[in-house]
Amino acid sequence: MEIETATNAGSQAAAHKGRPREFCVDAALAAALRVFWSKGYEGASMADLTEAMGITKPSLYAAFGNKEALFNKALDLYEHEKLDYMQSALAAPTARGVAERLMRGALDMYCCPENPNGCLGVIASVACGAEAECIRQAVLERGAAAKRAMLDRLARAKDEGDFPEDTDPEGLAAFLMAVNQGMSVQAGAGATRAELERLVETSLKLWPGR
Amino acid sequence: MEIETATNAGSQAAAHKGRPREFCVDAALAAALRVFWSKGYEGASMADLTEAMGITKPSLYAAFGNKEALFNKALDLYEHEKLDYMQSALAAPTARGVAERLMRGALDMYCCPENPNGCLGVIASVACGAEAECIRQAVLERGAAAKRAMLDRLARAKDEGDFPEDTDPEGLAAFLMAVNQGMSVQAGAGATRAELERLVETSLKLWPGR
DNA sequence: CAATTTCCATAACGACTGGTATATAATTTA
DNA sequence: TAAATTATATACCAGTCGTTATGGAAATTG
Repeated sequence: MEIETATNAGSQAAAHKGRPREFCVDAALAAALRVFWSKGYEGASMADLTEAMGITKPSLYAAFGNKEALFNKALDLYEHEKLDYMQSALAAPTARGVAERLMRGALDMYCCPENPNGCLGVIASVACGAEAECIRQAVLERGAAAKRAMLDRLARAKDEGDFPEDTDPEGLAAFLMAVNQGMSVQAGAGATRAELERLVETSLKLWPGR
Repeated sequence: MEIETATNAGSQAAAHKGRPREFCVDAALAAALRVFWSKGYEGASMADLTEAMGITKPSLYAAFGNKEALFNKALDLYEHEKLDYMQSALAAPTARGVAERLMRGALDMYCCPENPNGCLGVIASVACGAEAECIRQAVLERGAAAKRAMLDRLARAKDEGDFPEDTDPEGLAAFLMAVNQGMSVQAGAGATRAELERLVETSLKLWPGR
């Protein structure tokens, strides 16, 4: 069931045997990501996907396996391409810098007019029926990993004296996640960039320590 | 298309003409609410609903109209029965009291083992495809009304000196909404009550003024 | 060239979707 | 009791869901 993804439609490396693929796998995957991002996993039908990707269903199945495998590959793309700001955010010198970069990074992504509104992780985890439980688990696992990374960074920040004594790093990590999730929900509900900026400014003003 | 709902299965008031209904409308509606609350609007199939309600499809259509009308009635029930803590929260004497009661009220509701996990408004607005746009609009309108009520209350609180001078009531209202939405998402993701309590405690510690 | 391999397009699969037509059962009114 | 009215149960509707079988077209390999 393994599909080789090395067919970059641009650089035809080693001449394959049979008839060559007529579409670009990467571009099709990017299109699929946009659909999942807009409609969630179950809300995205194969008809939606094939239309956006510009290919037929058999081509999709041949190139990506099935809907679930396609989603997981789109999720990888999302994480690598849209969530890269998180790594640099966690590298900020102080906890306040981390919080600021995380919130502003999310703000920029949620408000970018080229992107669907909101966070794919929130959309896919909330809008997921019981029949796609493994999809939900995969998404939740990535969210949990992100929270763990935040918590580790905030715990270090506490050791470095970034916080008052009575500060709870776990609570703050949950708080960062909540503001992010709230921004995602509000962006999906149609909030303007100005409104979300106000939320970020307020949250940063409340943020404790340096 | 109007359905009279005065058939309290207990107190048979005015004897109706034909064959009497064999199920309790209120109990069936409560069961429907649980299904929508668990699965969202589109995720809840008519088969799910009829099974949970203990009635057949024709009975459902005769009593409630159609799926959309059933959802709107369930939404009314949700608001009256599960969101009543909001009114008393807004009546707290200080802004801090308002925030505390709102967060703790949401916490209790999201963690009550009898309830599905999370907020119906968040679930239904996030997990809503284009074909059910009017459902999404109805849910978003109620959320917007709730935010407006919070904002009015916080603006009054500022006039009454509950906040430092440079506090932005609109930002704080968005902040309250975000923490609430974040709690809902995290509850849906499987967070424990202890984790959500930590989020609430942290958020309250950050809350400005009295 | 022929043989092979792989892709694309059409069409279909069974299962499920929200919504109903029909027929029968149960009750009230006259 | 007879007529009228309403609820229930079964079965069905057209449409969509994710998925796949089939048949022909296009490329590489010998």
